[in-house]
Amino acid sequence: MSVTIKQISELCGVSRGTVDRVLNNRGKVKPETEQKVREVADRLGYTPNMAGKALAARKRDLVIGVALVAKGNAFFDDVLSGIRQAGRELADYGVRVSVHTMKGYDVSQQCRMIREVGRGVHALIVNPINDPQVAAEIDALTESGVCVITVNTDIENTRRLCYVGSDYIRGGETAGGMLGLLTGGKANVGIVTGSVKVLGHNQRIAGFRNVIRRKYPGIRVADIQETNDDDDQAFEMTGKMLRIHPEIDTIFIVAAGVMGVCRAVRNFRPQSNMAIVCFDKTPSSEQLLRAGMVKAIICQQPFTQGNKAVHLAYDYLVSGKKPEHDSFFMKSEIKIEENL
Amino acid sequence: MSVTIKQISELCGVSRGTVDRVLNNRGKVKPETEQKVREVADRLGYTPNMAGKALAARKRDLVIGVALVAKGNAFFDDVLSGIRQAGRELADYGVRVSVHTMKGYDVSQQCRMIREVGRGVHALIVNPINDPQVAAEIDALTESGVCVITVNTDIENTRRLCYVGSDYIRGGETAGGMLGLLTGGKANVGIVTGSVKVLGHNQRIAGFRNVIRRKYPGIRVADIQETNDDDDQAFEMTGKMLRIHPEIDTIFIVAAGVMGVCRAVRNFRPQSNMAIVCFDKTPSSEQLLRAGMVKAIICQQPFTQGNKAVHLAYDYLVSGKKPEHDSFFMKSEIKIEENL
DNA sequence: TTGTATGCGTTATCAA
DNA sequence: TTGATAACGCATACAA
Repeated sequence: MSVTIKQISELCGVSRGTVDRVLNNRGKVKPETEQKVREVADRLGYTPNMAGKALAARKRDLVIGVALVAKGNAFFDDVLSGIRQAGRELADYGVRVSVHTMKGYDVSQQCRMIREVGRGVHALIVNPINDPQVAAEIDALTESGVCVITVNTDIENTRRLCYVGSDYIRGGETAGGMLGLLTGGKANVGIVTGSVKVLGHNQRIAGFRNVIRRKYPGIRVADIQETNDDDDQAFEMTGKMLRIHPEIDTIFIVAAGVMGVCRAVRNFRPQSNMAIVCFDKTPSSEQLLRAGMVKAIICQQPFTQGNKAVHLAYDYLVSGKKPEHDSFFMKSEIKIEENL
Repeated sequence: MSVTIKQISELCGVSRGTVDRVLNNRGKVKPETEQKVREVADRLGYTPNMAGKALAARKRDLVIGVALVAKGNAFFDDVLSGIRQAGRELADYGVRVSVHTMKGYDVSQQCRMIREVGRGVHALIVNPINDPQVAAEIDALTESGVCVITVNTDIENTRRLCYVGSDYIRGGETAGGMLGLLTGGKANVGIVTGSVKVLGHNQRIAGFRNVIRRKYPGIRVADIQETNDDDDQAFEMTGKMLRIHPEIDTIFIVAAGVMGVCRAVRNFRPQSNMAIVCFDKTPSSEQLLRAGMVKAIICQQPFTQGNKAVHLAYDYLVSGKKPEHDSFFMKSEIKIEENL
């Protein structure tokens, strides 16, 4: 059986209250008493019991807030499922999870949301726009004692507790490796990205280039186009690309707009059997995979992202445990029709 | 805030003890009292608090036993990691996990192990040989109040609580889909299986055949050989197969013996770039993937298998919660060098 | 600076 | 058949 505060208090000849004050650094303990308590606790290898902590935490009414840019983006449905499930898992352990979502990547709107959700919450989970204003908002929250965890996308130069989400470079490498296998190492690739201003998209392209440079010298990148994650733009830009580059026989879709790209391919290369690889399972990408248009989807464990972020927040709030890593990277999962 | 036994007892004008007796079917309650308590509990939507249960469970010293045929089989290293991690996760919640392993698929030896580990344990996790004697042993244990969960491989016609493990048909389909993509749908496949007597191996082959019949008519199965999961036999049988069937350009490895197969390929087809797909990440399969010999490994979440089995046992012991499903199937994960 | 008492929700024991 | 009480481990308000 493991060691309890009560045992320590008895061995030291002090009360449980005193042991608690020492082990939780609440002060107001005579140095020599503290010394003694610490020594005994270390010697017995004391670790606090989570069930006891959880039960006691109920009286504090802890709240974990979630503020996600997620509306109108099917990818986040699974992230939210993971968050909600974690809320259910932890409901009995002294915390409540309060979920808020918004639409569109607008800096001042996100700042407002962080401020509003952050008030009256002990931890905040957010997918931040990588912007100094947002960073300032996060630091202000941290300053006021609210712990902040970033999910899906990270932000630089802040005091957020940790990041939980995709390893974008790894994802790009996986896409590159998969396209290498699909094409036998000979291909002319058209890359369709979301925006050259989004770090994650660029990292995916960098990872992709790494792999084809090292392993598949027979693969050439013929062109890169931007879609701004919009299906109509994706249709237009892909069409243009295919007209200009008749040699393109392979498409690497870095971000959203998958349906638009595939419509363009169907229009301008009706008989071809192009190798197309994209990211993230959504109803539309799934349908295109089943139709044989898309050959593989690279996924990033959206459910796990959400679930893990909440659990890390919980551990920090209830046990004071800092996460073991600064960043928790999800696996790059390869989905084909058979293992969808 | 959620409903507690105390609240129910106050509303009913009885003691908490009585409410506990009703809700946990301990008997010794007057029918009309029981009636009333149940009615109130239902109306308020009572759900027991897990943290409270966990704390109280400490006094019972619950033990979850694990009896795995795992020695000398690298695949089970990750399963055991998942089990041990679950043990650590649950250590604070009133259960202990006791792990035992053995080597070799011998029925009477496994029966003995189940009997021995089963004594003095409240739940047992086991990867059973699909044999009537083992089934009898499992049912005897169930009869004596020990709940049994099968992991990795299931057994028919028993009263085990549930199964956690691979969906072998799905795994075979994934391998088929992957080989279809790798070969462009034209290939002569040599299948190297473990044993035609092992259900899981046959199911993988069935899944594989399903997919190539439906989606890849250009893929032919040239031959099937057995290795008994032994590298030396794998080397020998693969060599024989390659000599007899010079048209083979693709190999589907169903079970262990991956290293033996690849040695044979290197020997008898030194210059070829065969498409080889196998199952389960082990140090040797991983090395062969990195060397470019193996093109893809199909995995079955070994860590999650072990972890989940323990958690299901815990939920059953502490909360009396029967699992939601009869079988929990793992995902078929496709691993290539880039997302290993 | 330290100790005591109480509560978190559930369960086991003992007395009535 | 029922109720009262203590215990599980931790946290905290309050008393000393």
